[in-house]
Amino acid sequence: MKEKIDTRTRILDIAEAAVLEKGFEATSIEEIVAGAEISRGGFFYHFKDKNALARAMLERYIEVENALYDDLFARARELNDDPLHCMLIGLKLLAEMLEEMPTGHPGCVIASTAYQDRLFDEGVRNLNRQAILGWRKRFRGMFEDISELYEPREPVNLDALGDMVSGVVEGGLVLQRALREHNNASEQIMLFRTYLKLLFAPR
Amino acid sequence: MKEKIDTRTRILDIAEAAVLEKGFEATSIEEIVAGAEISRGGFFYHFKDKNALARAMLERYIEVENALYDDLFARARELNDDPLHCMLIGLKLLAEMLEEMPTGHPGCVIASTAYQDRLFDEGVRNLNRQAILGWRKRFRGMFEDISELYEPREPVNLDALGDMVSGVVEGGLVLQRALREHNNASEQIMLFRTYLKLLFAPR
DNA sequence: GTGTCAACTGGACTCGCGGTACAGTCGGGA
DNA sequence: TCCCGACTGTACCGCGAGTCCAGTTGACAC
Repeated sequence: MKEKIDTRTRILDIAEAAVLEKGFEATSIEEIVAGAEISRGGFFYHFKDKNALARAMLERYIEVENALYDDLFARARELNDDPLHCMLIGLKLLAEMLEEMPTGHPGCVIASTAYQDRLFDEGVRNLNRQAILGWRKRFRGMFEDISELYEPREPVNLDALGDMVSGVVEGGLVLQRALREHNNASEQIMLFRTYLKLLFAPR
Repeated sequence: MKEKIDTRTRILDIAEAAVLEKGFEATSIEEIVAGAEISRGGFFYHFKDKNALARAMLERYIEVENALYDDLFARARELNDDPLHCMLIGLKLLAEMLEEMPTGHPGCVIASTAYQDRLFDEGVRNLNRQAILGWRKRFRGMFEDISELYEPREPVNLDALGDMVSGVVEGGLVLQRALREHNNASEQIMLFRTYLKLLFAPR
């Protein structure tokens, strides 16, 4: 009946919510400790400084995001074995997921950290980099499978095409945040989906 | 022989360079006044606070960016009257321009401000929003002209397609920053270009 | 030549926040 | 019983934003 979540996780939960809402700099340690109902000393017991917090948050975020992609495309795979259709279904699911988020999606931490750069140390920046490279690899692999069966109508660099998935999502989230609209990201994904349909259309 | 640029402009120049390099928060007023060789008092004489600086920077940045697009597509227009080819040439020019920037492009202030949100007041956020809406309108107009001559192979929302130009650029710049690579943005634009070629291909 | 005004300089001060240091408390195993 | 990990609480430092304000300097006005 231990319903008390461990403190470190609680700090991360609260910090994540706050950071996604208003950015890392704008989130003070003061309000995190208030939310988590611990003392400032308690915070620094778990994280030596704000950078350590950022690193832990990013690690967790990337893990969740990857698990989410795993799950999404696994479900897509169950619905259709063909790699192209699997990709198309996966993107549709992703778009739907983004749309269903009532608050209009957390917004990707990657972009946020990328643009605050000097605030973070090498460790954080590297994590960020590795996450994107991981997605590149994942999507590149899927596009390789696809192009074995469907010859692309125009020559494309598969790494760049893999990056485009991340890029379209990131870009969509930026637009969404800046415009205060709520479905730009999912719209952009759907547009990217029609791109793939055209690119890999059977002759 | 007055080679001294007026102080306000000098502040903006220095602030812009610093902000693009390391982000808004990480840029202190101290270093701006040092760079501009004025006193702290002098800074606050021109800008009542950091938010006013942000607003002025955004205004100037958006103006420059718009002038750049005007020029780019005017040149494209000179090379080819057809709206589709004009668009394709313009995007090519844009990609080349991004590639030629030795430091790997300033990186768009829009994304940066979008993700730091609460740091800025309503004025700054609104400027940001208006800039993106302006680009939507500009590109939507171009796509309307195109689709009058070339029926799209798949149904697309032209507003969303207009947003995709901004989104692809923004997303590409995010990747570029995070990966520490230098040509992701231009690569993404070229990929988007092949999308348009496929989408508006004559039957 | 005097006045006025914009464009500053320079210094003193407040406040919030990140970060340090460290002494003390409290509950749960060995 | 003792130890240890997980804290609490407090005092303190430095930095950067922002305020206040008194004083200087140079240009132009009359």
